Amino acid sequence: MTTTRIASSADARALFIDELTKVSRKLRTLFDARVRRIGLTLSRARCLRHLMQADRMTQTELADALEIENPTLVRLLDGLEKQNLIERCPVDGDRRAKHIALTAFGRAQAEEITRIAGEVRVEILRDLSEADLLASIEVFRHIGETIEACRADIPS
Amino acid sequence: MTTTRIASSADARALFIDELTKVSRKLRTLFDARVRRIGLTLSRARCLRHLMQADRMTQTELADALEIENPTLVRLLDGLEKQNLIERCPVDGDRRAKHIALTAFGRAQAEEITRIAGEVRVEILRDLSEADLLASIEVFRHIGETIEACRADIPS
DNA sequence: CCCTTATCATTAGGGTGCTATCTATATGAC
DNA sequence: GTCATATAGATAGCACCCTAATGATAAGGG
Repeated sequence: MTTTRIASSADARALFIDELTKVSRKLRTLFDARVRRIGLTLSRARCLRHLMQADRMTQTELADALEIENPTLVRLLDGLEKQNLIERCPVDGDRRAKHIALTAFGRAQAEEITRIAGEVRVEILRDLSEADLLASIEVFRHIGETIEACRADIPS
Repeated sequence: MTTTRIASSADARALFIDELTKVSRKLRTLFDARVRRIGLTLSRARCLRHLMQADRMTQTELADALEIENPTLVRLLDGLEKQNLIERCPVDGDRRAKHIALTAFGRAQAEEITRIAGEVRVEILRDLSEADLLASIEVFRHIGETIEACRADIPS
């Protein structure tokens, strides 16, 4: 009993990481399955949603918003372009950059994605209190900040 | 002010998903960077840790424990075998199956991984109370169960 | 003006995840 | 014993994410 209590703080930490990892993967898989029904993937859907909120971003800005690297975005956009969901447009005054614009079809799909996302959120979080959600959000943010601070330490 | 409060429940849900996704990715990236220092990746490290806890599992058992599909594990093991971290051993009485065993080097690396994982957990979760951790764990588990129930609904 | 440096996008290549499909072996019904 | 079915592992092909290096254009210092 005593040992259990003494060890429990370390256990709680390990368990927290485990359960966070698991629930995150499940969430990802669920969203992915839902958007697949309309011919998309999670990453592509995420990209379209960001574009709906702020159209005409450059690729660098979009990669930053999506928290992925630029080369990853390039191929994501290649796929979205093939599906006629987005267009790469030249930028006035900077021939290096390209603005990413939703096509009409892209905009329609983005609206559908928003609907699906809202639906899934309600299904998944239906019977959690707002207090629980807010408390967890605070925990997430705190950990996020701690990790950012950690990363700054890395010498190489 | 009023609108903010009225919308806050839906906002809290969206924010919860967003922050969960973000912190999960950051955690993944951090672990990955740390184990990379000893020539590993997060997935390989996870695999070695499971093998340390229960050596001599078959690939199917291991895939199940890691919550990945068998083909994914096959390639993971191919890589681990090339690094001389594991061995595929024949199983008495079933020529289809193979037991996965850690090499001496694999065991040493697994111990190092355990050390690193503990270190990272403490760094990241240092100033969160056990109550916060436990509350979040409960939230994660609840959502996990809800998602499992959802998946059962899917007709296709 | 010219040359160095910085920035935007791309390509190349490795690692991880999935589904669908294959081969080899084991098991059970007849 | 033989054939159908199930199971273990491997293979192929697609999607996504990363780092490193490249090419083109911009911007700034001499």
